[in-house]
Amino acid sequence: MKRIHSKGVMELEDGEKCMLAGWLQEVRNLGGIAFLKVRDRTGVFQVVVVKKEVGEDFDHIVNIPRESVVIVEGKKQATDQTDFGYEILPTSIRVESEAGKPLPLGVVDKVDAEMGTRYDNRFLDLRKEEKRYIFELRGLLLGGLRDFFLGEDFIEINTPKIGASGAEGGATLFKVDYYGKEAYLAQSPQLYKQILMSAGFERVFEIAPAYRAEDFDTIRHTSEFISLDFEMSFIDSSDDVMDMTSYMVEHALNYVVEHGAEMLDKLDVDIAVPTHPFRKVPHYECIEILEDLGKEWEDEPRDVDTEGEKMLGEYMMENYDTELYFITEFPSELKKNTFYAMRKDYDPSLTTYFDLEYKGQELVSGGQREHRYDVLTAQMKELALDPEDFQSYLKAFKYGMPPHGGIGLGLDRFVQQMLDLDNIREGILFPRDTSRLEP
RNA sequence: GCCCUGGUAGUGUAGUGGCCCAUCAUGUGGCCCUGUCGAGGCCACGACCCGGGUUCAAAUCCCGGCCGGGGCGCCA
Repeated sequence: MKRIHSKGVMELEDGEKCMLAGWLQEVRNLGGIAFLKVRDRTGVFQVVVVKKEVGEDFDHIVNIPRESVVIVEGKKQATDQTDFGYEILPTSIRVESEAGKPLPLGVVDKVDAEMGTRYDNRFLDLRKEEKRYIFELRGLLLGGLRDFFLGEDFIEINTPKIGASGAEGGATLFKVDYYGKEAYLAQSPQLYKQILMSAGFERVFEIAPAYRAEDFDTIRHTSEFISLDFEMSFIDSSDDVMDMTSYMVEHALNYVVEHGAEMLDKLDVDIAVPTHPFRKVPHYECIEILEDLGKEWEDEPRDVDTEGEKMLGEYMMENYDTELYFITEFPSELKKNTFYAMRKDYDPSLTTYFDLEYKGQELVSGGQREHRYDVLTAQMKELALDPEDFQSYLKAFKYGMPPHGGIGLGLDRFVQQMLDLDNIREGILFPRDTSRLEP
């Protein structure tokens, strides 16, 4: 007999034979009758075991440990005595894999577990329906993003994650031993995306891990994260990049709402899908807003720090009812490490760079890149970087490089903000941070 | 890197010097119960992160270590 899911039982006739399988969530033994709750990917079904009918097997059945994998054959019985509308009268219950006792983490216990316990036993943690929904929705978000890029004629690319040097300075790179040579894990596909602009690909995107060896310990950073990057050629200005970004976010969120409504409902998440164009607020104006709100700075130049981001997020919500907005025209002084950022012609103290903020948190960073070889190398020297060290990158600028720009988006942050998760790790199956390296 | 905070049964907690051979819940084991839906009732089991120190007395105070959680810097 072919196995069906709990959801599929609805379609069976009353009394029809079927086979189901899953994890034994709990046993309610009432003495003469017992109810087994078995969970599969689509939900939970109930198996009724009557002592008078199964005889001495009864004791064996009600003693199967919770979370064991069981295979149940039987027939559907319609009933109005359960929320499911049916239950299974079994002809056989086979324990395919018995769970040990006690569980290191209860899947349906009434007590919560701490994060450390949960992540040490992530396979059990993920058996909880609401945890799986997070990843189903994350998958939909990825689907929506890919759907958008295909529609916009982007090429999906894969660039190396091991290389000889990093995109921007060396302080935050993980060093690896590469056949005896010193190598680093990629912190960004930035330089490769740009090289592909020179190659004439015109529009590329990549969804891949990026690594930052920073010593951060926050609810919005991990050492390994999924970076969504796109790059496009022949733009007039960073406005083209912002337009593409806001259409992308709008499309992806729509996609999630369209395909994941039921799960969003169960997670009690209401996604407010924004519409293009998103509001653009120049950096200096953000500072003014924060000054008006009474923020004080200890250091100069004044920047939108974490506290400022949160204040700004609330301000934008209250005044413009928007969760997504760009902070534009970042001062060159604040983008010092970003040597490839194009500056404004009319005012080199400003860059064409922007951030996209989502509910008071940075989600995207991007802008127009400097494609003029001379200007680019001059900006490198300003930073005391030696162009000689970047020859394989710079070469691409010497033989025909179109004007271009793009962004990097933190996918895990997107998931976090979209679903209002307390911690970025909640949206990552097996997060890597300063202390966690397994599972 | 700086700052704050925590580590008590499998899980989550109470306990801030003697009232603690440690509270409660959940779990696990046993018994009762033929319609459970966080089932219920009765009984039992199970723990003070590690190492020093202070004290008549330490889960509790001090020092060091190890391991978490959070904030900031920074960033996606």
